[in-house]
Amino acid sequence: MTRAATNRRMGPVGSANWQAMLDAAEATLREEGYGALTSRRIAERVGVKQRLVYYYFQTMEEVIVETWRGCASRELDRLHDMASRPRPLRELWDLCIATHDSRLISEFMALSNRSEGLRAEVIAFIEEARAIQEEAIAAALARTPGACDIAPDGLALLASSLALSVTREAALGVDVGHGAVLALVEHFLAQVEPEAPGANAP
Amino acid sequence: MTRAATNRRMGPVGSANWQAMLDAAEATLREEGYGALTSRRIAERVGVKQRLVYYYFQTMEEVIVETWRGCASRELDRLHDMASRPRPLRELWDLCIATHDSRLISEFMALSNRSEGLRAEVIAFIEEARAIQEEAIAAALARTPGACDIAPDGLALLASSLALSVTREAALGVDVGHGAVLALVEHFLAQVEPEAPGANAP
DNA sequence: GTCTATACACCGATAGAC
DNA sequence: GTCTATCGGTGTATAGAC
Repeated sequence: MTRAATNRRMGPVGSANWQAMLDAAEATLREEGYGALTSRRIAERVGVKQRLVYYYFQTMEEVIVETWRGCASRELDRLHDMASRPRPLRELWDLCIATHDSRLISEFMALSNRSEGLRAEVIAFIEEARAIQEEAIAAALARTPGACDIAPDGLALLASSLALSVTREAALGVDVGHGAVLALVEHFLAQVEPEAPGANAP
Repeated sequence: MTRAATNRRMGPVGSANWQAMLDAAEATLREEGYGALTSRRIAERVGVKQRLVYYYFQTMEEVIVETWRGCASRELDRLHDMASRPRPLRELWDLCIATHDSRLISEFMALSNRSEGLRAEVIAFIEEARAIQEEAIAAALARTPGACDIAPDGLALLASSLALSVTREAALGVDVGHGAVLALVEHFLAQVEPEAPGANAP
């Protein structure tokens, strides 16, 4: 977490260049894959020389972890925001199905196989995200008793898993079973979050 | 599909060395990630010189696609095998939950973002695998009417999605919701494939 | 803060000998 | 079939000047 390993002189965390480099890293990851995520590429995108990347970051590993942190905290903010709206489950589902950049996610997944630091951050994110969803689901189910007999944590996993697979496959161009699954989710949402918020029997 | 692009002299497809190189590629991918999947690494594992890799394969892309093909056809064989057993749904589920090497899969997923050739093969595999599962599910549901009102293709997607997420998260060390979801699957399987095969009301 | 310059390793792919 | 040798390029990371 803290920074100390090299004797090298280091630039300030959070500065404009620091952030620009993380943005460049994210774009590279999204557009070119993790094989192309190099200090030279980042410098090129930002418009500076390669050396500067190592002024702001100790290693490429640090770049990767910080890039993930940026994406993850952005996503957690969105999740919190959606969870506080009138029909949180629908909002959360729409968020997951719409915002999931499945390419980017799969790059991070592969990276996390090899980076201990990233793996720890990914685990923390999953648990935090899942907790937000679980809480929203539990509240919604309490409002409509008997709607579903699956435990909220299972339902959260189910939804996350489906959203990930559906977006991933859609990006590939596969859609076997998507209609049926989306209809199923729609059916559940209609039951547990009917049109007029609060009115469970319209 | 056919081979022609370089003037270089090429070795026979399917020979012992050819296969050994694909095995080495798979092992590298699994153990070190796609960043380490290089011709030199493969040669080292097989115990030959780097040049020989380019005698058997035109490009690294070809190595990647062939490696995938090997894994995919192995998996399809297993799926076919399971689908022909007494309780196919349980066998298929157990296969997916046990055999899924989530690390390897995530490497291939990331690779497929950048390789057109691999992407096409991945799509073909998903569709073929899903068809096997769908057929088995449809047959099982026909045997136990009223057990489930989700369409077989949706159920196949649901199961694939869950198996992937559960194995992936388990590999990371996360298990939120896994108990609930596994219980749900177990409940469904008990209903649709009771202990004594063929006896639907024990 | 940003640069030039540089060490050193590894990459894909090829030519051509044996 | 398998090898030595090699090209041109890219990678991480550092030293030290301005």
